[in-house]
Amino acid sequence: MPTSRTNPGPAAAARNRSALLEAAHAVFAESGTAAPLSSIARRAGVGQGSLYRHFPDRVSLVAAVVEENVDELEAASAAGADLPDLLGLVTRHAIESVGVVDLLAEDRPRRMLQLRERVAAVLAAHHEAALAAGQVPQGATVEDLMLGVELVAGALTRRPAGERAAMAVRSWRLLGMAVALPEGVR
Amino acid sequence: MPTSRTNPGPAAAARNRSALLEAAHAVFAESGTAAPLSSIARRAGVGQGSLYRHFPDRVSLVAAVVEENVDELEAASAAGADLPDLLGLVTRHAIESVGVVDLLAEDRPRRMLQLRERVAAVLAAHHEAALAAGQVPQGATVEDLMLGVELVAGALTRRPAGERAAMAVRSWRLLGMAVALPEGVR
Amino acid sequence: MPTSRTNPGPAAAARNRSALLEAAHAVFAESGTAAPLSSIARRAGVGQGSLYRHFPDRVSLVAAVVEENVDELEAASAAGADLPDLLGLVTRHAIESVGVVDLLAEDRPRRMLQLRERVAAVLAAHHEAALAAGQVPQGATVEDLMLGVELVAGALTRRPAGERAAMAVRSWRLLGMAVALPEGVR
Amino acid sequence: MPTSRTNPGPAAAARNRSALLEAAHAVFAESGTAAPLSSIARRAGVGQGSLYRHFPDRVSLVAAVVEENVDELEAASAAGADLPDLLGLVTRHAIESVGVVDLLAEDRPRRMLQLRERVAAVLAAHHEAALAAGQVPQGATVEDLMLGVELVAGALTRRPAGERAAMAVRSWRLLGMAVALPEGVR
DNA sequence: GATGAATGAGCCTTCATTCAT
DNA sequence: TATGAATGAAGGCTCATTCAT
Repeated sequence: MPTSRTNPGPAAAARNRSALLEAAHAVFAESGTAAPLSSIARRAGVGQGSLYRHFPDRVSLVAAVVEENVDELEAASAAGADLPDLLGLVTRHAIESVGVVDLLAEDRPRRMLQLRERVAAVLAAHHEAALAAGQVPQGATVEDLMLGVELVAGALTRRPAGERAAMAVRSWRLLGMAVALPEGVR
Repeated sequence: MPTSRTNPGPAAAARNRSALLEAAHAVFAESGTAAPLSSIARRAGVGQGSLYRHFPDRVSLVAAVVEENVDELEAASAAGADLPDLLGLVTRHAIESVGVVDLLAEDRPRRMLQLRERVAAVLAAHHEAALAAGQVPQGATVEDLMLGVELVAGALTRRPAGERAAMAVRSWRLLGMAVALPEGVR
Repeated sequence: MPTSRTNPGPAAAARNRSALLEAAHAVFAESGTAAPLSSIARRAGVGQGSLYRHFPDRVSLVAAVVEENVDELEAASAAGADLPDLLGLVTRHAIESVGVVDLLAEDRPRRMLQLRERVAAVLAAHHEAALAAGQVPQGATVEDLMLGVELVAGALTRRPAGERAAMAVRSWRLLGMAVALPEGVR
Repeated sequence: MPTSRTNPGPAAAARNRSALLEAAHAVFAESGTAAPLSSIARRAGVGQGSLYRHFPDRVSLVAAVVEENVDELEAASAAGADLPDLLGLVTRHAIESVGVVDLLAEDRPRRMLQLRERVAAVLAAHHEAALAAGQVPQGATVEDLMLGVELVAGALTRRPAGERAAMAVRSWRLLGMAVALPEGVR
C-alpha cells in the first residue's frame, strides 16, 4: 500500500529545508529564539519530525539562519560595498533576526566561532580604508569593530521592532562609526 | 495536604523576602530572567506560595532586584562618587544581575521607566563635571550615557560570568567613557 | 508586650462571625460555593485563621448560611404567610444563594437532614390549606412540595443571576404550584 | 526528558480519542465536571498532552460527551421511539453523565445552544403525538418539555448514583410527563 | 524521508490549612 | 482569640522529543 495522503516523498527535502529556514527567520524575529519549535514547523508547513531531521536542535536552526546572513555579508563585500554599507547590512540582519544572537552565545564553541571569524574577516578587509576615510574612530581595531557589532546587536534584542532602526543609528553614532542602513529598513 | 513540615509563622516574612531577593539575584545572574521561579523559591528555602505572596509575578521580582541596585546607586552618588565610580557601580550590577535588563525591557511602561528615570537623574547630576574632566566624549548627552549603559549591560547578558568584567572594560573604552570598577569585581 | 496592631481581641468574635456569614452569602452567590475561602475572609475583613475557628470547613459555612434562610422561613410562616408566600421566599433564597444546594448535597447526613426537616415542617403546615385553595396540584404530597423546591433550586444553579427569577417562575408554573415572589426579587 | 516509555505512534489516535471520551464519561459522572483532567487522561491510559490535543479545553470534552448523547437521541427518534422513550433516554444520559449539564451551562453561546436545539427538535417531532396521547400535560409546549428535562437533569446532579433513577421517576411524575426508562437503568 | 500524534517532564499558579505571634 | 504569613500538594498547560506509519 503506497503512501496514503500528504507525503511528498524525498523530493520535498530541499524544499522543506528552505521553508524551515524561512519560517525560523520569521518566527525568531517575531517571537524570539525561545519560540516553540512546533510553531516553526507549522509555519513552514512541515512535520515536526522533518524539522528534527534537518535541524537536530534549536541551535542548528539558529546557526543556519546566521549562516545565511554571513553569506549575504560576504557577497556584499565582494560586490564592492564599503564598511558603512557592511555595518548597515549587519544592522539589518540584527534588526530582522533579533534574538538570534542570544542563542548562539550559549553554544559558542564550534559553529559560532567560525561564523564570527567570517564576519571579522569581512570587516578586516575594509578596516584600513575605513580608518583612512574617518569612518571609524582613530585607533579602532578590527576587534573594536566586532565589539561594536556585538553591542549594537545586543541592544536591539530588548527593543520592540518599531524602535530598532533608530536605536541602532543612535548607537553607531555614539560609537563613532559610520553606518549606511540599506534601503527599506524601518 | 497542606503544610507538611514546619511553619515558622509570620516571623519569617522579612527573612523570606530578602532570601527570595537574594536567590533571585543569583539565579537571574546564572540562568537569566527566564529561569524557573520554582528554582528561586527552592534556593531561597521558601515555599512556592510565599514567593507568590511577596512577588505576584516575575516582573515584580525583577523590579525589586533592580530597585535595590538603584538605591545603591543613589546612595553612592550622595556619598560623593564621581561618574566613573557610578558607571563602575552600574557595571557591577550589570555583571551580577545579568539578564535583569531583559525582563524590564518587556514590561517597560510603569515600573521600569521610573527606575530608569532615577538612574538618569543620578548620571545627570555628574554630567557636567564628567564633561569638564574629559571622562566622557565631548558632546555626549545624558541620554548618551544612558545609551552607553544599555549597550554595555546588554552585551554582558550573553557572556559567561568569567568574561563579563573584561568585556565591560573594553566596551566602556570603545565608548570613550571612563569607568572605575569597584574593588573585587571579577 | 501587648497586642501590636490590629487585634481587636475577643470582643470581635461575634462581629466576625456575622461578617463571615454575610461575606459567605455574597461570595457564594457571586462565585459559587467553590470560591476560595480566602476570598470570604478577605471580604469579611477577617483573618484566615478566624474563619477556620468559626467554620472549620466549607460545609459548616454553607450550613450556617442555609440555617439563616430556614430561620427566616419559619419566621415568615409564624407571621402568617401562606404557601405561595413561603415558596416565594424559598425561591428568593435559592436565587440569592445559588449553589449552596450543591454543597449541602455532598455532606447530607447530619446537618442537612435536620435543616431539610425544618423546611418540610413549615411546608407541611400549609399543605392542607394550599390544596384546598388549589395552589398546588391535586394529590400533591408534602414530599412533592419538597421535590418541587429541589427541582427549582437545582435548576437555578446553572443560570446567570439575571435569568433566575424568570426561570423560577416558569418552573413553578410547570409544576402547577402557585408562588408569590417577594418584592424586589429580580 | 520527553517520551519515557513506549510511543504507539499515530495509530493510537482514534483509540485514544475514544478512550478519553469514555474516561471523561465515567469521571464526570463520578466526580462532576470539575474533576481533574489529569484523572481523565490517567484513566484513559493516555498522556496529558494527548488529551489536550484531542480536546483543547474542558468544555470541548464535555461537549463531545454530550454530542454522543444527542446523536443517540436522534438515532432513537429516527428508529421510531415515542416521547416517553425519548425522555427515558435523556434521563439515562442524565443519570450516567451527571454533571455534564453544569459545565455546558457556563459556556452556552456556541456549542451548547446548537446541541440544545438538536434536542428540542427531536422532542418537537413528538410533541403533537404526546399531547394527543396524554403523555404530557395539556397545554405543555416544547419549551416546557425542555424545561422539564433541565429540571430533572439538574436535580440528579446532586444525588448519589444509587438514588438517581428513583429521583428521576418521581420528578417526571410530578411534572405530569410520561417516561419510559430504558432497560437496565439503575 | 515525511508526517503528525503520543508522551511525560516540568513550570506556573492557586488554595486549603496550619501556626507563631 | 485574631491575624496573616508560610507551606506545599495538586491541577492546568506547554513543549521538546520520539517513533509508527
